[in-house]
Amino acid sequence: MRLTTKGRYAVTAMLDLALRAGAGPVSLSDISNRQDISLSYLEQLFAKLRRCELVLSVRGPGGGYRLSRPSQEIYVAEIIDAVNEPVDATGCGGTSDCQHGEVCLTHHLWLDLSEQIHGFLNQISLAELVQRREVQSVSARQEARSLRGGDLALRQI
Amino acid sequence: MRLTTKGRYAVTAMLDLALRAGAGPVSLSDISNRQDISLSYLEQLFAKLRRCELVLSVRGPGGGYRLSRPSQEIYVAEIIDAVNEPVDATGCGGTSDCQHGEVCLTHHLWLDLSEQIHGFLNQISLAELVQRREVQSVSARQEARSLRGGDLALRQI
DNA sequence: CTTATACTTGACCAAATTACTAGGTTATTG
DNA sequence: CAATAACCTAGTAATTTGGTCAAGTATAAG
Repeated sequence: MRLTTKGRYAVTAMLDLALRAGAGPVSLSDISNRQDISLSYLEQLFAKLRRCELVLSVRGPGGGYRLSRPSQEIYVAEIIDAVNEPVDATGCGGTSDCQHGEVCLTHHLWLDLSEQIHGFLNQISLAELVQRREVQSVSARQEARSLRGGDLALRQI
Repeated sequence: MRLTTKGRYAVTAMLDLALRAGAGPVSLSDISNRQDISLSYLEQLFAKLRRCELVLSVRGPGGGYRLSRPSQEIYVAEIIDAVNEPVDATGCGGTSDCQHGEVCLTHHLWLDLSEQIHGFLNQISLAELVQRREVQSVSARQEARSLRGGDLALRQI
């Protein structure tokens, strides 16, 4: 389990998609503009997301991408796994020989932890994230608007 | 919150330390041998761990490092934060201007998630990890030993 | 006091990864 | 057919990772 900027970009893009689910396919250039991620980088990421069947593509004008499943059924861990190639965290990947026995101990302790993180992220769906935050941001916006009104409120989202 | 090999090395080294807590300071060269991490890389990591007061150093012959606190009070998130410089995940770090309001939305959704991961890792102490896994490995070793006995059992840890 | 040990610091570097660019091809809509 | 946007393939700049080297400083054994 790795957690890098690459995964962050992927999750961010998928969240952008989830926010617009049901309103037709979303083009990568739209996501690029909204999320400040280069178009070609998005293309790379979405090639992997498509290979892992997390998104469906629609070609031609008006085309783009949409989630392959309802956002309730897409979990953060899947997205991160899709864009990051798996790493052998142990160093002695089962086959190789660890003489002392002790050599592998902390490696496996780490592996344990890694599995826990994965399990944790595998319980958080896109829908959950969007709902949780949208409620917050909307209510915050409404509150800010009621206090002073105007454009300043938008800045705080 | 980032989760890279760097953080993994740090956690692995700290676990090595936790496993030997109470038996005097542990030298970096010992950790280097056991965990297959280069000595100089460990030096870099432990410089940061010391600055964050996660470890104490003992100089001179027979010197080394020890945990600054009991392993029950050292949390995984602290270790990872210590070696990874903080990243500005938002891109528009509060001060900068995000015109549409929408630009920042998914960034903040990510930030939410990032905080959750952090909170999760901030509840797992070194002691907890060691105990949990040691119970497993010891029982596994005993079981394997009782089945066939010998060195093979060690391979499986 | 001398010396071996071990941490400290900083400069430096190779390899890997990340993020991006360029230049296409293919499918679809109008 | 023209425009659009997915799709594909290279190449490449920037950054991070993981590591080396060298010149220190502090400590403790003898």
